[in-house]
Amino acid sequence: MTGKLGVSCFGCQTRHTTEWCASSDAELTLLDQVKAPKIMEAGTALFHQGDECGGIYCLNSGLVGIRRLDAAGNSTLLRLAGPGETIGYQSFLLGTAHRATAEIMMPSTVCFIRRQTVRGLLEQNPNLGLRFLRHNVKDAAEFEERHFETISFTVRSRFLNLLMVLYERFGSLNEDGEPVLDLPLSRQDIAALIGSTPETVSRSISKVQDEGLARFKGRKVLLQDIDELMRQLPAS
Amino acid sequence: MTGKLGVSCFGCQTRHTTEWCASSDAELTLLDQVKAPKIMEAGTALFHQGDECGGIYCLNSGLVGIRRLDAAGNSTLLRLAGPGETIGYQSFLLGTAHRATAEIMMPSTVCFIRRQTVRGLLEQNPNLGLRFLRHNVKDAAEFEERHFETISFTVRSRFLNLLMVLYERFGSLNEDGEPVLDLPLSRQDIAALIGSTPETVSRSISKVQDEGLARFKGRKVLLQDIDELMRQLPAS
DNA sequence: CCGCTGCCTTGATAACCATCAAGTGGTGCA
DNA sequence: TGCACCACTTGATGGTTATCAAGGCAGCGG
Repeated sequence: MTGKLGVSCFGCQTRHTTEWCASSDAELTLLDQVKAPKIMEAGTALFHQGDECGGIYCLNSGLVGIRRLDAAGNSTLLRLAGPGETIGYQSFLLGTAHRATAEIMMPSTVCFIRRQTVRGLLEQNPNLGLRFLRHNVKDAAEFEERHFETISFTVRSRFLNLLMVLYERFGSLNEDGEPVLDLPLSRQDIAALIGSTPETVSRSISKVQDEGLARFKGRKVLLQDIDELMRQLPAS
Repeated sequence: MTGKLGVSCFGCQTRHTTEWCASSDAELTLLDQVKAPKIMEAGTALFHQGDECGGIYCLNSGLVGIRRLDAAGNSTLLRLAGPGETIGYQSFLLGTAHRATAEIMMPSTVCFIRRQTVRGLLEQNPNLGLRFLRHNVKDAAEFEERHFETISFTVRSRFLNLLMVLYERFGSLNEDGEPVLDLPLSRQDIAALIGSTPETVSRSISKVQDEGLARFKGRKVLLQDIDELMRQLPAS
């Protein structure tokens, strides 16, 4: 039983890294039947801040940004979610409206699972809940980490850190074998992620460029001296 | 069946606000038998960063500080845990060593529950896991919030915010009916919590004092103009 | 009583960074 | 082609805050 887009839970590349890895075949079959896999374009949204939580989303491929509106109405990027991540389960579990907007940042394949279905699965399979729990504990630890980082390190360090994280996720080698990266984020969003402003990010970029560590052209990055970049990361 | 110190789960004031509120009488009886309630003095530790996780701790009364060592070996206060909070469950769930130190900040009554016992309870009662999950989702949301706060507000705002939070927890009225507060934290720890330095905290204190909003004498605080203090809090 | 130690305060300085403002460059559209 | 719009860059400035350094003030043991 395959989803409309040829996306079956059984063949899902990311399943084994997600909450669903402990699910039985019967449960996966059920999931396959009720889920709604969709290909979504960058710029669209899975849900908006304030929306009722109708279910959860499982990201098969692509990239999703979690945004929040501040008092002034500006939307601030809080974090990124990649393939294998389940999105929106917090609101589902708390039974509240979504506290953030989930925006597609790169063309993505997403599976939607309705609230009732998840509820049923959770009741049937206690392990599923535990897996969500572990996942969330990790998320929380990451936030703790980032909080710590923001306090203790300069914008430059945080920027380099993000750059290397993005390289690990989206980097590749060009035809000359040099490490390159296509940033999936605007300067504004980079700034939000590291707790800074677009101007300061831009200045950091110029500096890193002047030092010959990397070359930036729009969202294309050529990592000239990746060893030195790594070396300059804050001690993890 | 009462614990050695007269601390029974049945009579626990905080039980209804914790993970354990969904536990059956039988389970509570079991807990009462196996848990190890202890009164601990300020300055002692529940566990240290790097320790094997032997079980989880339930704080009945008092205050616990979660600390982490940075690269330089300084210990940084990350957050506070109050009555009703379960401590150390993250490492338990992830099966890792403790990533932080839990230090008693005020004389506290703490119940210890061994790993095996928790494991058994979790397997028996799926709801318990869900409750932990909800709790953790809230924790993560709080970190998200604080991260956001640290980025967007000045040290002064963050300090006032902490001051009012502490007042809600530990404040009282003196014989003249004035709101007073006994800070359970050193300047150093206050600084860490709001992502600043002792010096800057001290300056903030002086400023607030000059403005006639509050008077500080060591760790004793007299909140002279509590309304104005509230008014100056960042919009929640 | 003295000196010691740890915590807190105060002062001077400079770095870092946000903010405001103006300019650049690319892309789409008429 | 030219215009407009957008994201990005660069410049100038000032504010906030970290850092270094010195002094005050309690508690403690001798």
